[in-house]
Amino acid sequence: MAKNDKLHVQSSIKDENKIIARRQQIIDAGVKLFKEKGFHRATTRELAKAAGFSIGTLYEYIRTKEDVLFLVCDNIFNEVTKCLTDFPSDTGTIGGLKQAIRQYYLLIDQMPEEFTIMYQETKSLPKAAMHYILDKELEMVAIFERILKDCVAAGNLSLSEDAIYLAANHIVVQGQSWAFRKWALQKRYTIDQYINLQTTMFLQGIMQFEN
Amino acid sequence: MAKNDKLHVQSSIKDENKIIARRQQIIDAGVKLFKEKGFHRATTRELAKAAGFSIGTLYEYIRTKEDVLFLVCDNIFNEVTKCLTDFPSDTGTIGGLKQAIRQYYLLIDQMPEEFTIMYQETKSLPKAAMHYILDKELEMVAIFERILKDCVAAGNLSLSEDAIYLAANHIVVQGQSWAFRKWALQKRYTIDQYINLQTTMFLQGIMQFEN
Amino acid sequence: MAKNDKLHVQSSIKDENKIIARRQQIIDAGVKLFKEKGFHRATTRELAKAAGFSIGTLYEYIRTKEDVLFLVCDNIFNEVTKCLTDFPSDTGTIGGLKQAIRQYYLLIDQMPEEFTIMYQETKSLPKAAMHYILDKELEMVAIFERILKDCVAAGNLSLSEDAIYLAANHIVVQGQSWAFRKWALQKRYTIDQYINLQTTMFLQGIMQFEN
Amino acid sequence: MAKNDKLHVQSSIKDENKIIARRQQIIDAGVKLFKEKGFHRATTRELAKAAGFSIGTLYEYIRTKEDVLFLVCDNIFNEVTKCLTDFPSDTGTIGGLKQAIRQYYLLIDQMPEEFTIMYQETKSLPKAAMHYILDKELEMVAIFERILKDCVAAGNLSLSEDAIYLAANHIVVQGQSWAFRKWALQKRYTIDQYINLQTTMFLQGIMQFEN
DNA sequence: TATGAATGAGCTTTCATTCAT
DNA sequence: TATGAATGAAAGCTCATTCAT
Repeated sequence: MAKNDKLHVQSSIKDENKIIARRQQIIDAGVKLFKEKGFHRATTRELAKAAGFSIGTLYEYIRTKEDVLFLVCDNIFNEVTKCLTDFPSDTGTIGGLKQAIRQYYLLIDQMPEEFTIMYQETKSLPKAAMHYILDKELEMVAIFERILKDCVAAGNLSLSEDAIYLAANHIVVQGQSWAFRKWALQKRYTIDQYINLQTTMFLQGIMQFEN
Repeated sequence: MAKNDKLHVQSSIKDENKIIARRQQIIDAGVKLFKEKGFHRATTRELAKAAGFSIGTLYEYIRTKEDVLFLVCDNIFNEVTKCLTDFPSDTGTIGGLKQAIRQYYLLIDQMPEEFTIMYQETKSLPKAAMHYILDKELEMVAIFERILKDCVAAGNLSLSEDAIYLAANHIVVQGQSWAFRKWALQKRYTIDQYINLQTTMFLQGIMQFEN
Repeated sequence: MAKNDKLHVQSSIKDENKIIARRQQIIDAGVKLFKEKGFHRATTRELAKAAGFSIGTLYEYIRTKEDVLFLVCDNIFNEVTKCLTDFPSDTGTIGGLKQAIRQYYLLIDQMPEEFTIMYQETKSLPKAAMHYILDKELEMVAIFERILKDCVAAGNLSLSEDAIYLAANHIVVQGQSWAFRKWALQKRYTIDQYINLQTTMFLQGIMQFEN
Repeated sequence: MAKNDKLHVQSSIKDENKIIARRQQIIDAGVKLFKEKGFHRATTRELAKAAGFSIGTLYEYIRTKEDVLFLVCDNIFNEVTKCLTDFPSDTGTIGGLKQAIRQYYLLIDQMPEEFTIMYQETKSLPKAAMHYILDKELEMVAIFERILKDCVAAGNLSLSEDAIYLAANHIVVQGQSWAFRKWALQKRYTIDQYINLQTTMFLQGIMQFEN
C-alpha cells in the first residue's frame, strides 16, 4: 500500500527497495526544509544535501521538485489512515469516538510540521496531484463522519446529517489547529490537556444538540 | 491607524495621499494574484500590471515584493480590528458574544481569499514582518478572550482561564475553517446556517462547562 | 517586411527600434557562435556575451534559445528574397537566368556560414519553426523554377516540367555546395571562376536536353 | 580494414569479435536515434537501450558519446568505398563512369539517413575526428576524380584539371542532394528516374565542355 | 513622479561518465 | 564482462530589483 503509493512518483531506478529507502530520506529532508523555509524557498540542491546525496541522485528518484512535496503529503495520509484504521475501537460508542479523536490528535502532535506543510503548500502542487491530496483530505473527514454515524445508528448520539458533517469537520479542523498553533498552545496546555478540553467541549457541544 | 500601518512599508514618494491610493491598488492586485497563483508564483511585473502601473512605479511605493504580502496581511487585520471594535455590542452578554462571532464570520465570508492568503503565505514574509503578523493574530485571539472574560465577569459564563483561552482560539480557528473550506462547505450550508450551527455547538460546548 | 518577420519572435520590450537593433546583434552573435561550435554547443550565456549584453537582456528579446536560430535562418531568406527580387533582370532570357544565378551565388559567397548553419541546424528548430523555414526553402527553389519557366515560355529553353524542377533544384544545391565547401573549393577557384564554370556546365546540360 | 577502422575507437574489451558485433549494434542504434532526434538530443542511455544493453556495457565499447557518431560516419565511408571499389567497371569508359555514379546514388538511396547524419553532425565531432571524416570525404571526391581522369586519359572525355575537380564535386553533391531531399524529390521521381535525368544532364554538361 | 530596459544571481533539471558490485 | 546507481558540471531560463531618462 504505502509502498505502492510512493511508486506513483516515477523513478529511473530499478531496485524497489532502494527506492523505498531513498524516498524516505527525501521525505525527511523535505519535511525538515519545507517547515524551515517553505516549499518555494527550499532549493533542490538543499533537498539533495539534506537527504544525504547528490542532486543527480535526487533526480533519479523523483522527476520534479513538486514530487517531493507530493511524497511528503502522501506520506502524512498514509500515517493518518494507518493510525485510524489499525487500532481496534468500540464502534458506535462514545468511548470509541473519543479514542479515535485522541489517536488522531496524538498523531498530529507527533508530526505537526508535516501537517502544517500539507495545509500550507498543497496549492503548490500540480493540478492532478493537488486533487489527489484534496481527495485524501476529504477521506479523512469521511472517516470521522463514519464514526459519528455509527454512534448515531447505535443510539448513542442524536445528530442530523448536516450536524454530523459539521462535527466531522470540527474534529479535523481542531486537529489542524494544534498543528498550526502548537508553538503557542503548548505554552498553556500539554497535548493531553488539549485533547481532554477539546473533546469535552466538543462532546458537550454535540450531545444535546437539537437543530 | 490604517494610514500609519501602511506607512510601515517605506516609500520614496512624498505625497501621502498618493501613497494611500497607490497602496490600495497594490493590495487589490496582490489579493487577486496571490489567490490565483500564490505569492511565489506571482511576479512583480504581473503585480504592477494588475495594479495598473509600471514596474518602476511599483517600486516607488514598496521596497520588496514581500512588502506587498505584508500590505495584504496587514490590511486584513485592520479590517478585522475595525469590524470587531467599531460595532456597538452588549458587553458581557451572551448576545454580545454571539454578535461578535457573527460579525467576524461575516467578514471572513466576504474576503475568504484574503484570509486564506494570510494563513498560507505568512511564512514567506521576512522574520520581522512575520512576527508582526503573528502578533496581530494573537491580538485577534485576545479580542475574543476579552469578550469572553467580560461575559464571565458579568456572571453570564463560567469558565476557567484555560477554557477561555481555548474557547477564543476555537472561535478564530472555526473562522479560518470557513475561509479555507468555503468552497466545500457552502455546498451544504449558507454562511448563516454555518454561523448558527457553529455558534450553537460552541455555546452548548462551553455553557455548562466545568473542568 | 524584414522588420515584421523579426517580430514573429516574441519580445517583452516595447520599443520597436530597440528590438530591431538588438535582434541584429543577436543574429550576428548567433552566426558567429553557431558557425564556430554549432547550435547545441553554443550556450545562451556565450550568445549574450557575444551580442554584447547580459543573459537577462538577451531573454528580453527572445523567448527561447531556438528563437536565435530561427532569427538567423529567417534573416538569410530575407536576404535571398531581397537579392533575387530587387535586381532588374531580363525575364525569359538566358542572360536573365545567368544573372539570377550569379546574384544568388554571390550572396552565398558573402555569407557562407549563415547558409551552412541553416542547412545543418534546421532540424534543431521546434516543429512549427522548422516547417516555416522548410517552406521558405521551397520558395527559393520556386523562384528559380519561375525563372526557368519564363525562359521556356519565351522559347529560349526547351524543358519538360520534370526537368525544370530538377534544374531549379540543381541551381540551389550547387549554391549550397559553395557554402559547405568554400573552404576547399576556393583553393582552386575564385567565386567568379566557380560561377562561370558551374553556369557553363549547367546550361550545356540543359540546353539541348531532351528527355 | 573495416575492422581496424572501428578499432580506432578504444575499448576496454579484449575479445575482438565481440567488439565488432557490439559496435554494429551501437552503429545501428546511433543511426536510428540520430536520424530521429539528432546527435545532441539523443542520450547515451537511449543509445544503450536501443543497442540492447546497459549504459555500463555501452561504455565498455566506446569512450565518449562522440565515438558513436564517429563510428556511424566511418561506417558510411566504408560502405561507399566498398561499393565503389569492389564492383568491376570498365575503366576509362563513359559506361564505367555511368556505372559508378549509379552505384553511388543507389547506395545513398539505401541509406539516406546515414548520409544526412554525416553531413549534418560532422561538426559535432571533436577536432581530430572531424578532420579524419573530412579527409574521408575528400577521398570520396578523389575516387570520382580518378574515374574521370581515366576517361580523359582514354580519350573518352576532354576536360581540364579544374573541370574534372568540379565535375567530381558535382557528382558527390548531387548525391548529397538526394539524401537531404529524398522526402521531397521522390514525390516526382523514382531513384532510377533521378539517376537517369541527373546523369544525362551531367554528361551533356561536361561532354562538349571547353573552357 | 513615472517609465521600462537592463542586470545577474540563482533556480530546476539533464545527462555523459564512472565505478563498486 | 555486464550492470545500473551515483555523480556534479553545466545548461536554459526567470524574475526581483535598479537606474538612466
